Amino acid sequence: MAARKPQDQTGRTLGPRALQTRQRLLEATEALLDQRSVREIRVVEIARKVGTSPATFYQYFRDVEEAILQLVEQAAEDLPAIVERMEGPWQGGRGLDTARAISDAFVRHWDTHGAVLRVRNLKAEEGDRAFRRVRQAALAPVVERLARVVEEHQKAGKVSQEISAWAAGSSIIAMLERMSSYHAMFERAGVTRAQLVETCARILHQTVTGRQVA
Amino acid sequence: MAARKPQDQTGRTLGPRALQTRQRLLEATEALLDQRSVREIRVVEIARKVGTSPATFYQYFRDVEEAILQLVEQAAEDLPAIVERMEGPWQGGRGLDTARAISDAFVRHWDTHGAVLRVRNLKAEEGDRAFRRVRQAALAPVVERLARVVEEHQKAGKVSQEISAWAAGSSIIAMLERMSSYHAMFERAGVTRAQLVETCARILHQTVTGRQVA
DNA sequence: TGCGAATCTGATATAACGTCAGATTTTCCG
DNA sequence: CGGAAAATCTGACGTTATATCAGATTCGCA
Repeated sequence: MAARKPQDQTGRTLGPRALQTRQRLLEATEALLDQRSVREIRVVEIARKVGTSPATFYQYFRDVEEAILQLVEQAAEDLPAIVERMEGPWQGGRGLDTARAISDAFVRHWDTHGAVLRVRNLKAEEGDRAFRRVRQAALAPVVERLARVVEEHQKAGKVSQEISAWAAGSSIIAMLERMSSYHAMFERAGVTRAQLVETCARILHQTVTGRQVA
Repeated sequence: MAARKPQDQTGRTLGPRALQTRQRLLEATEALLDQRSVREIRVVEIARKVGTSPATFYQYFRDVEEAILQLVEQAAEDLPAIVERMEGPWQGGRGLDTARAISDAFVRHWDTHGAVLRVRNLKAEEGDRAFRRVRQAALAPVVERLARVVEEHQKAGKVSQEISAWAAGSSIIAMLERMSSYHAMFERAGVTRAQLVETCARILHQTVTGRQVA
């Protein structure tokens, strides 16, 4: 469980100078990802931005995807904070607050790491094993937590037995992720971020508890 | 509104031979997109697959994205069929059937055009104008139809006024799209396609009507 | 048949990839 | 402090892809 130490391509662990270079390369990659399509990311350009040569990049990463994979892992470090919010209560009006906290946390997570998460999901959908694994690792706790809430409400007869708790959890996460990545587009269409968070929170709440709040 | 006739890069409209070549290039692009990451699509390879030269490709498309954009437009031609299903009734048990039809239609649409739609959404999220436009054109009728159903149920007091009808429609579509693109992954985790469709249908139904069906 | 239009492609300049041998910088021991 | 060894970086290069254009090829039809 200890964070693996970064290595170079020949497997040697890195000293402080190397670590710094590597981190700079990662930051440059993320910055470029914010302004260019993932299809246009060039190793040369990443290197240029750091003031180093392409050969240096290849010392630390097999290719651009590997660098992005590292960024995805760094982004995943914020997630425990989101999972914590999910431990809130689900009864009555409090449940809606819990749902709002989750919805808001997702939007914020995507505001910070959107470009990187977008590539994570792309590669995962394209079937890339490594990206699937990190996506799975990041979201499974969230999905499972939601699924458990659904199951509890199913036992209490509040939610239909025809629903698969796990599929429901996944669906909600799917919705939150995509809406988070789209919310900038909505603002242009006159839907504020707050409305979006509120709407998603209510769908989430209603789905997992079966209850509607006026 | 008439389908614009395909042109080559100098604006000339195409004869039958050219049209066939162009279509072959598009098909090769789609086939390649099914097996390689979008980051790895190469014009040379598309050309090779058709048994022609890269120069021919550039006669018809500015670059790979333009070819994909054409594929996206072709894929969008199936959509009216989905929109039709949404005209079904929303009262009582019938509502759930309508929801199921929509959910199922989405999954089928993605089964057929997944690779292309994935790129459409990627480029749209990356901010590409053209891809945003076609995505918008394809999904707006669906979103608007759902939003109208939500509004009707809000007027009848069944759905909370705190929800933004348009955001709700978008959220549901977001969920359906992503779940459709993921369903293969779920099957590995023991959730069948049928369960997925049913679960999404119920979330959709409950969200737009405020009602739950046992 | 042969001409003009339509279509295709070889050749090429430009640019990125990815590797490796060797240069440069840092560390640290005597 | 001096200098060798370890760590880190990079110039140079063979390979592959992009994107363009002039000219070759193919087609329809008078």
